[in-house]
Order: sequence, then C-alpha cells, then structure tokens
Amino acid sequence: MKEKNISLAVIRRLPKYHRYLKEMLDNDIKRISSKELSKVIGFTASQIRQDLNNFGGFGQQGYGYNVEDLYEEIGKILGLTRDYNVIIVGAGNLGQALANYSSFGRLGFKLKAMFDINPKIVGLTIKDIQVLDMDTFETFVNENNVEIVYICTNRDGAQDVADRISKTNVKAIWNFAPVDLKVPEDVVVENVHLIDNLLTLSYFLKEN
Amino acid sequence: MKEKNISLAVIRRLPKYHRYLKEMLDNDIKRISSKELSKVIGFTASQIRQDLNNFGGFGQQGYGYNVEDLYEEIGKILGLTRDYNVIIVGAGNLGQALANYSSFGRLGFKLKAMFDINPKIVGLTIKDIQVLDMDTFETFVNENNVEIVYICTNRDGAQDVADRISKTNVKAIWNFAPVDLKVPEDVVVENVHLIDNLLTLSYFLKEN
DNA sequence: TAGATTGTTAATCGATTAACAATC
DNA sequence: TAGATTGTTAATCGATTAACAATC
Repeated sequence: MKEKNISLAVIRRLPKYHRYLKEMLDNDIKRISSKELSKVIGFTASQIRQDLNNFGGFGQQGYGYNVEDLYEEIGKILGLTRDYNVIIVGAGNLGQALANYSSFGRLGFKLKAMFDINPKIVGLTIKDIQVLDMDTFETFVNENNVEIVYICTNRDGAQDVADRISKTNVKAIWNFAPVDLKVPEDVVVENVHLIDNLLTLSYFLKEN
Repeated sequence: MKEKNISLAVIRRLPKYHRYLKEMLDNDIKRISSKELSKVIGFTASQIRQDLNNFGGFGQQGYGYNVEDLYEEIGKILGLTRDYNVIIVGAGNLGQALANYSSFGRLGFKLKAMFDINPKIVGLTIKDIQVLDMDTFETFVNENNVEIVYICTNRDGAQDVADRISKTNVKAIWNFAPVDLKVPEDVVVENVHLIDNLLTLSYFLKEN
C-alpha cells in the first residue's frame, strides 16, 4: 500500500476520522454519508470525499460509506494491522503517565520496558513494566525487536537518546522533549511540544 | 495589539521562534538574519520575514534582527507579559505529570490547585498543590481568578468539565482528553490529542 | 560609501471548496 | 426508475516562495 505523496494535512486528519468512526461503530451506526459526517466532524463534505479518495473509493454512490468498513480501512492506512513493540525512555512523571495509558496498548502499541539513568528510578516496576538502566538500552532494543521509542527525558537528554536510537533498528520516535531532534532520514519523529501548544492557547486567550 | 486575521499556520510557528530565540539568547548571540535563522529553524528566510512582518517591522535592513528584542516581541505577541492562574482538572497520572512541569510556571502559567472526583486522590498534595474536590470547583475558580484550565480527565468526563467551565469566567481550555469539546464561542480550546499524534507516527513508520 | 538584509509586492504552489457526471 | 451520494475535475482560495526596491 505505497501511497504517493499524500499531504501532511490529510494524514493528520485521518486519526480524527478514525476516532469518530469508532464512536459511530460503538453507537451501532451502520452507514454515514460525507454530508452527515461533515456535520459531526466539522470538515466539509467535499474535503471528506477528497481525503478518502486519496486512498481508494471506500464509498458507494447513493449510499454513502459503511462505517465499519471505513473504520477498518483507515485503521489499515494508519498501520493498525499489527502490534508494535515500544519502550519509554525517561521514567519521570510524564513517562509514567504514558505507561499508564492503556489506550495505546489497545491500539497495538505494546510497552515492553522503560529506561532511565536515575538510580532512584531504575529498578522500579510501573504497571508491570520494569524500569531498566540505560546501560542495557541497545541490548534490549535489539533483542526485543523494539520499533518505537517514546522520549520523555528532559530537553538536555533527548538528543543523546535520539543518537543512540539512530544506531539501532528503531525507525520511529515519539518525542515529548521541547527540542527538535536531529535524526537520520529514515527515522520518523513525531513531536508533542507541550509548551508550543500552551503558548498557542495563550495567544488566542489574549486575542479574545 | 489587535492583529487582524493572522493565519493559524503563522501562530503555530511563533512558539518555535520563541524557543529558538531563547536558545540563542542563552548562547549570547546578539543578532540574527532571517537567512541564518532559516538554517537552524528550518523555515525559509522568506517565510520568516513574512511571519514577523505580520506583527511589525522588528528587523533592520543590512543588520537583521536583534535577538533579545525579537524574543521579547514574540513573547508579547504570545501573551507572555503577565501571569495566568491555572488549575488542573483530573489529578491522575497525566495531571500529576503536568503539575510537576516547572517550565509552564516559569513562563507565567501559575498552578493554583488541582481537582478530582476520586476520594482517594482528593486531599493529596502534589508539589505544594492541593487536590480539591470538584464540589468546590466553581467557588475556587471565581474566587481565585482562574483563567486557564488544563483538562486531564478521561474521555467521558471531559465534556462535563467543559460545561462547568463555560459557566465561569474561564476563557481558555487546554484539553488532553481524546474528545472534541463543545464550548461557547468565546472560550478557546487547544487540544493535545496524544492518540492522534501517535497514529500519525504509526502512519509514517509504515510508509517508511 | 558599499554591502547586507529587511519589508513588501508579485508569482507560484498547494490545499480546499464547488460542481456535476457517473452510478448505486 | 428516481433519488441520493459518491468520485473526480475544475475553480477558488490561501499560504509559501521569489524577487527586488528601500534603507540601514
């Protein structure tokens, strides 16, 4: 399923489709037209049809879209067809919070271990997950087929972790540190820059 | 400082400028041209000049931009000229993690209390911050001039909290629950949809 | 002054919206 | 069949990039 140059704007809307379709599925809604979906999700009907047609004709003229099918298809596009082994680096408050989120695991992102450099934290067990010493990072990653790392260190530690990741087979980083990581081309990074987000909120609060 | 219709794309870049300028300031860099800034921040020089000129002519021909001045100006645009009283609703793992983030406080976002409905959590003190019962929510918000609420509840509790917020003077919500909140027009919401973010990462990992 | 770099207008590119023929 | 709604092309809108005169 090699799509050619779907724009980032489209990709970022996919999880929202996925979320709304799941909700409809839970509410036993069997089919939905782009017009109806538009009303609840807030995108235009035209945009919805354009978005979906980047990946194939999932609908049916005169009928609309089958909710379950569309939900499954979008899941496939997003890579939710198998499990991924993940680890967390940085077992502070945020790392522990993420470890406790069960919804990630339910989607297939299976937490295998946490890592830290702080001797006070190393050795703890959080939700059945051990906090290991960074000394064993490379060994663990290689032996356990880890594919995704959540970086929950502070700003200063993040690039070091990214450098160590880049020498392994890990190809995806979810970065929560307030810094833009330098990584090889074949490693994808998704940032959660909380401060950037908060400052955007602050801007709009001021403007109101 | 009522700016007219600055696009969202521009606004979302501002915190990144702010972050990079702070770093330069810390490294005693006194001035920067759009061309040099382009190299480190990754936007084109042209875009940088366009962005900044939405808010005024902060530069000087032949010289570039004074790092300290520009940092201050962007801070002003983002509303970092005074403190804001904030509270957290939902004192679970994520709420506690946010309470422990000192960088928000340093920027002026002062945490005044946390709220929860779980009797096991209410009464705790986290980093000098008390966890209060939701019964006292409205009273506290009104008496303490709270302006921003971080919603760290689960999905199902979030809209209820948003409804209660909407009846107070709070005009800004930082929402971490995986749901799109319905709020009055004059309330601004900034979402951190972690799952959406993780699924985007998953998409690109698959595409690689 | 000469060189550098901004501020700003114009050109281009890309994303969203509108329209409608195809078809279930 | 008639009505509804998609898939897709064309039109519009907005954001980014290029170019360059203004000016420090």
